[in-house]
Amino acid sequence: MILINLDYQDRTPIYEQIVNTIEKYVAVGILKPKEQIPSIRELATTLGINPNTVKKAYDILENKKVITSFSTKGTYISDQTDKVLENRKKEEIKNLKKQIEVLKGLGVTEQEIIKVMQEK
Amino acid sequence: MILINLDYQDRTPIYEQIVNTIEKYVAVGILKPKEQIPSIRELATTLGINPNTVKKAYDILENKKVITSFSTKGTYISDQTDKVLENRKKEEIKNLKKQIEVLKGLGVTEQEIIKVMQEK
DNA sequence: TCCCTTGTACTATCTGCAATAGTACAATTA
DNA sequence: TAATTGTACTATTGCAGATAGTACAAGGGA
Repeated sequence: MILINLDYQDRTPIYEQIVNTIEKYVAVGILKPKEQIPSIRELATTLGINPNTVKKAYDILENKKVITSFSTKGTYISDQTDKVLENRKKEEIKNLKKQIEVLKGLGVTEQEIIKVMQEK
Repeated sequence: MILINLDYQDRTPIYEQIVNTIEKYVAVGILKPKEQIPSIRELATTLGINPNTVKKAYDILENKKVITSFSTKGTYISDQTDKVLENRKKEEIKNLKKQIEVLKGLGVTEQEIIKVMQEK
């Protein structure tokens, strides 16, 4: 059973939150290759949203090769998820670098940044 | 002359991009206390957008005590901007934390993150 | 005095995107 | 046979951002 937490305060659209969550779960290993995930209708019911919204999320995930859908069979995590993860990591690390540049631009030192990072 | 670069690909609304840019300029010192900034109509024309959008941005900035507006006189950077810088830093550090959470969610270790940070 | 610019304050409208609603079809499975 | 699956539409709703237009009061300069 997948646990997806929707944040309606977030500006990120629901379908994108679903994409992010599933990608994340694949990354951490909560969802494993070839594993079946809920049907569009089922997940929609669980989340209390419209099936079309889930469909949109699944379409994007399929496009990213994170999942594969089979008519009448259901939807499954891809058997090859390594490269997908690598790309995603690279993207996010790029974002991290951007954010660090912003902070340095504001005069925040590297030590401060590291400190922030470790205090969690 | 303020240089504000609008990114229409960004999901961030225009008025918010204006707020962020001016806050940043104040933080870095490009805009100094008591300095006059463009009138609503002027900035709107420069950016090729609607005056109401600029007004919205200015309202938010005034609310944050970054600027002060005087009827018939114009709009000026506040005389007290130290706190502005502090608030801005806090905001950006919050963003950093978010980004770090994203990376940890993808299974990137703390060491890796620190390494990325120092190699720049 | 007259004209221009300033901020302010409305209302109305447009636009694009997210999300919903509803229906339908073919194929598989229990 | 009945239920479930993904797929594929169209139509509609809802909302926030952005635009358009108008109006007013007040100050400054010529």
